[in-house]
Amino acid sequence: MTLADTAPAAEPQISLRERKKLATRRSLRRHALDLVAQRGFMHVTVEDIAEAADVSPRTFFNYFPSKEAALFGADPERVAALRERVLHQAPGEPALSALRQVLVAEARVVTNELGELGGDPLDMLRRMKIVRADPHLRAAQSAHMANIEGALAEALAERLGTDPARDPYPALLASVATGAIRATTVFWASSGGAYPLDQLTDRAFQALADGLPEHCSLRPVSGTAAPGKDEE
Amino acid sequence: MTLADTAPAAEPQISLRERKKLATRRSLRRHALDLVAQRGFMHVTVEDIAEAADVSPRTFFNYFPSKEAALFGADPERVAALRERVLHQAPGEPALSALRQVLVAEARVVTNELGELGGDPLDMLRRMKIVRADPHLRAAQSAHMANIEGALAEALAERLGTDPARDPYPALLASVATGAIRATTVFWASSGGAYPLDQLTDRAFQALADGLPEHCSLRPVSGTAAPGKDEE
DNA sequence: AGGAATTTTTGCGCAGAGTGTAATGTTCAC
DNA sequence: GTGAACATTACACTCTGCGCAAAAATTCCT
Repeated sequence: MTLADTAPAAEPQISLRERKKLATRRSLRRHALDLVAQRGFMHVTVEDIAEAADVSPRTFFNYFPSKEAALFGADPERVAALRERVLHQAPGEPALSALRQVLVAEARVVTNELGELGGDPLDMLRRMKIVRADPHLRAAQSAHMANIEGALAEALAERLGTDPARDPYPALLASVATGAIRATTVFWASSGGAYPLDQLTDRAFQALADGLPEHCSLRPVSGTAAPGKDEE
Repeated sequence: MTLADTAPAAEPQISLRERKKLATRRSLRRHALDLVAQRGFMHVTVEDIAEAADVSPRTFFNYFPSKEAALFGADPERVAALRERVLHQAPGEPALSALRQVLVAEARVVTNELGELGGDPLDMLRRMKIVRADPHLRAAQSAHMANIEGALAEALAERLGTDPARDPYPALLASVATGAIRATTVFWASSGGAYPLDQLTDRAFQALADGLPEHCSLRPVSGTAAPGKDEE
């Protein structure tokens, strides 16, 4: 029951074992998100999450290296994929432009995955909103993005053919880009998904390319774009 | 001995109690930095640091809320000061410009404080270099800067008179700025202080204002600027 | 289907981070 | 000097996170 409710239906090409693993992973994530949204990060123990997902506490750590990791994507192999894409996207164009394209695309993927995770996207966003408000978790998210930042910096240095020890530009670009992503994600979550994440990301990078002018339109067309939650 | 070697000499206006507190704080910091530079963050326990500084492990946590906090500035009241300065610096100018001025000034202060901390600035920078290389610590630094980022975002929103819930610009600016600071600091440390931190910061913000062009000169005059504190 | 091989889960123990509390020293103010 | 105020310490406790080996589940082979 605890597992079955998250397993979609049938994916015949994947073994039963794989399906179960995926199901427990999702179950853990979902219950973690749920409990933290209810009580706050500090008042939820790993034991609570494990109990809610109906597995042993030890199993939790077989899936996630830390309590925070269950809340964020914390994806291991995706970082490498990101690295590759940054290297090869739009070969002729400037690095900032390539970065923009890759990260906007990534924003779409993240949005979709969120939809897959839980039943109601609205509920999920509501939880995200609460989660992101916790200062401790904002710090944890920043820490999580430090990994991504490192990979981006590497990829950019390779793309630009410069030595990171001598040229701070790749690292600067990576840090600034992850900063933009962070701000965008937080805004997106705290707005309850009123604006599509990919468009917000695109606007942010537009602002970067324009030198962060004081009066720039960062929000996409204010239409009924998304869940219709927060109206404006 | 453990305390005496860090207490400068005489600051008569401060009570003995205050002097001792400051001395143990510095002692803890220094030994923490030292041990971590030697063995790596993971292989140093709080007990080790406390023992090296000749205090009880419990006392360590009276000074720092976490092991990481002993390595970074982790300053409590400075954030508030930063917030105020961002609010009132250069009233007429754009926010990015004010931010730049405040953070470049802050870079100078940080550089000076590092000099005050330990005996040999060269040794200190060597330690910083090692410390910053640890992935875990890079993550911790990012987490630490999340606090600053929040304060900056608040200050910027107030300065610009916009509602952070509706306008992502202040948060974006704050995230991007802290990103730039992070990249700059890391580069500065890993270069062993070859370039003055304040000038690196200034160049980074120049690049931001210029829209992060591909070929911008981020490094200051490549003279013999090296470790000799910061001459201009 | 039956049994072996593999993988996953789990229980147990352990080291380390971080906190509350109460007792013990140390400094300050009078 | 004496007591108040403050800092340090010991002790006990919870929680995170991991290594290890037994147990349970799943897959594969015949």
